[in-house]
Amino acid sequence: MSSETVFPVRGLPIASVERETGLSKDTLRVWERRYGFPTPERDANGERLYAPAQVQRLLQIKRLMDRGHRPGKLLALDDAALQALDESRPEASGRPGAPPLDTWMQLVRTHDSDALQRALYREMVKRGLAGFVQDTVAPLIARVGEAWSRNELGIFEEHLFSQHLEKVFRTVLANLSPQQGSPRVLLTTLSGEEHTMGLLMVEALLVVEDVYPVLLGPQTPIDEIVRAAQLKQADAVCLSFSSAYSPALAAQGMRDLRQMLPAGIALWAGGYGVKAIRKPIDGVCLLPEFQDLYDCLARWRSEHGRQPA
Amino acid sequence: MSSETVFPVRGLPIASVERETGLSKDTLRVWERRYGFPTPERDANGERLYAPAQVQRLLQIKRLMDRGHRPGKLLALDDAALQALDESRPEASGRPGAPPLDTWMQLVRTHDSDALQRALYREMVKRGLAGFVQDTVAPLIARVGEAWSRNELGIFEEHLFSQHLEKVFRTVLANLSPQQGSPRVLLTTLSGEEHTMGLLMVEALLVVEDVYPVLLGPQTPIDEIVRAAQLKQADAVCLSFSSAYSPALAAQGMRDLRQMLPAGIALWAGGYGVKAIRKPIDGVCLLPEFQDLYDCLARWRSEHGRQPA
DNA sequence: TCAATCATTTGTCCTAGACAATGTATGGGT
DNA sequence: ACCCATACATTGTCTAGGACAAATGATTGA
Repeated sequence: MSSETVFPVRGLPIASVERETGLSKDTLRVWERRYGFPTPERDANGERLYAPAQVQRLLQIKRLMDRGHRPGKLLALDDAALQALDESRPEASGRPGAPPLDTWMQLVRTHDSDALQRALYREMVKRGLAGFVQDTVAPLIARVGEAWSRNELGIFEEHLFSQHLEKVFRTVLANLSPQQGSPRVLLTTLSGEEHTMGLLMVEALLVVEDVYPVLLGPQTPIDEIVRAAQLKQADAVCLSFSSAYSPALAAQGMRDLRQMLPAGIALWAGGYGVKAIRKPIDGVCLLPEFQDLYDCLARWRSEHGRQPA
Repeated sequence: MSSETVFPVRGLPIASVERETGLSKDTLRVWERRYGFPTPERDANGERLYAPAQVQRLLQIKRLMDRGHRPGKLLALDDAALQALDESRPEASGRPGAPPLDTWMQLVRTHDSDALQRALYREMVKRGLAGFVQDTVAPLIARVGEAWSRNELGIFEEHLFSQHLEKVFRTVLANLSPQQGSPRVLLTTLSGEEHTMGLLMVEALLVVEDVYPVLLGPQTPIDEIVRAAQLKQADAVCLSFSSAYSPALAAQGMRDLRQMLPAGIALWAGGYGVKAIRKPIDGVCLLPEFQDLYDCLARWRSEHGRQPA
């Protein structure tokens, strides 16, 4: 083995940047052409090599786009202006009675696994599952995501946090595991969406409402979703999209699925990713907020004449 | 919703085909150019529209490629030859004394969730965790993978199986959760490897050996693995590779990680993916079989003078 | 104030060429 | 018979700039 394996890469190739940022190769190239950013080096073969600092900045831009800013503006800004924008918090969405998020963030920051695990579990027991999901977990995930985009947290802390959260949900759900209930809802994500936390949160909310959930895990192709829904006699299919998923792809995927799914089976979609979808999709129920899930469920029940037990 | 669901799916756009098949847009275009397949229609705007039947065939080709066939051959074949190839079994690998795998496969095939869940849990209790992992779970995963590649099982059944397996492991591990133990082992995968089942199996094996595992979830960048190992004071980092991960990439990744990781922290690697790595890597302990994990652990303990409790 | 129209922004698709990485076959030496 | 190096074939990904439609913002009129 050659000992001169230099690790500090001069930059990441375009495919890695696509994977890291979620921005397509086409988008990266067209941004460079139109806005003059990013400005990757080239390797001996003329292929782009993105400096790590620029990848960080792309992540920051992506995050700000998710908050509603437009690419054209963001890409014209310099570092300082970008930083200023990033630090302007949208607003302290301190709902009254909400738990002190800063305390939680401190636990994440110090990666104190045991304390975090206990605290999460205690909070769930204290507030109840629904309140825990809406008032604690959802804001916390947002905060962790923001902190990560500001480089205040590393991937390590984010992963650790996710693992503990997942453990809490799995523990609770393992002891609830319903054998029946209605409607029967199939939970999954489309190919390319690998985040399962949204599915676990939705499963938790549904289980306490006496819904029978079928958790399929992430990344199911469309025709398999259709087959699964029929074989499991699902009344509805519920998809989850994270903010990383391209809204256009999500909309197209749901149109594809709606077309192949029997009309009797409802199609719901939740997660941060659907907030970016403005246009309603025919025959699809979009659930940008948790509350919408309850409304949607209630509507289904009234239409099908079934009441919760 | 209209009952006369017309099915004029003239075809899926290229982005949908990419999502469904996992073949990149570039690959789809270059196949069309080189091999004359697929042959998408064009919409009014000149954009490709793939017929559903061709998408199915692309999936079949993809499966055969995973079995080792080369695209150039497959794309030249007609439907019949492709089907014949698809149905040719590699061989039935039946170890004597193993549990009746066919019975298990039947449960997976019929997607009887409740029965499968109960059966898995019962088997774990009956055989013990280590025996369950080695003699039941590992062969079953292999069988399911094979069956999928022969198109006898769909993604749906595979996902459902994974979910139930994961549930069993999480349930068991939740009630074991150690607060101490030695060595301290960090469990994760490199970017691009998204399979977590291997990590859960290793965690299960380690926990009963009084090891303190830190589960980090999949896809951690190398510098974050290093940071995590230091902050969590890990004695070892254990990576998992599925067979889908390119052996060359895996080897390179481990060399990179070994270089950045303090010498005092061991590096282990398990999973089907390491079986394909022939050359030993300096300072890395390759564990192609489960037994190797025990050997490796015993060696670490003797070298560090610590015995299991 | 709201709705309709026009203008701009923005992501994705197109073509066709190039090349590196990987896999396979061939040759020569133990 | 085995192994290693070299030559050849295969295959995925990258490049370039042009084009266009869907989404968004601005402007006008009722």
